Amino acid sequence: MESNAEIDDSFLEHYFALDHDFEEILKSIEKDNQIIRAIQRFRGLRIVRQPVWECLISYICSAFSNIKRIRGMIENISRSFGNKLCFEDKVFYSFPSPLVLAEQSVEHLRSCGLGFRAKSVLSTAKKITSDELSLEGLRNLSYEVAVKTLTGRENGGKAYAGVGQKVADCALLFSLAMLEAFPTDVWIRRAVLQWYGNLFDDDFVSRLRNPGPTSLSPRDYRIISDTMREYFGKYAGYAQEYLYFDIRTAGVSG
DNA sequence: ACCCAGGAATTGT
DNA sequence: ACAATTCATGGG
Repeated sequence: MESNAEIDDSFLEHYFALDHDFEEILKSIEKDNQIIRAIQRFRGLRIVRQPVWECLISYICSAFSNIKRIRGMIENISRSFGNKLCFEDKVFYSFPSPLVLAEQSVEHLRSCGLGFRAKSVLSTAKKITSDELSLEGLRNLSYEVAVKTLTGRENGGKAYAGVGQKVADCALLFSLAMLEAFPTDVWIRRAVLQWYGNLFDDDFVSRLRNPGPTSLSPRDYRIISDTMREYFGKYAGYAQEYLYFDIRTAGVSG
């Protein structure tokens, strides 16, 4: 959103995905008492349509970090390289375009608190600058092909640095509304092992528990994500989001 | 000081 | 292919 942003009803309807049949989505994922409980706690929680470029960079920055710090990274990037916006006496900064980010040095990006992620962000920014339509083109692809496009290789190197299966799933779910995606981070992994272990082999569950590896191998990620996608169906992404908030606030009375 | 954080890339086997 | 290691940094 650049200066003089126009926020009208159609933008809001699209951003908050009001075109989705919310009741049908919730009904279709109510497969067990665990997810029903999560839905009751967080009823109204929606999956919005974030801008795909900003969403992709945000989740590249999420690697091996925490939400508070990730938010700080995005704010630092916006304040350093975005456009200044004023709204009701308050100041905001837009998220910079791919071209603006691509012109920066890794050191400048690193100074935003990105750490080792600065290199991936810069590389991806340059990639998108040279092929701006590649992200929008994902809309026309099936989920499976879109994942391979984001995570795969082309002429020797990775298509997008810092984009593995989890980052790809987040971008496809939160910006392109591919609602069958089931991003599996450390919290979702805990929730699945804790509440849905019966969907997996016993040795698989015990292997991924204490002391759990710092990150899932690509194969284990695929096993968990695909199993849960099959279990919850074409709106598995919504189930993921409810389970995520439920496990993150476990012990907190709803 | 120690541990974890909405993982991915690299290296070694 | 698979597993082990490394990658920066800030907050609890």
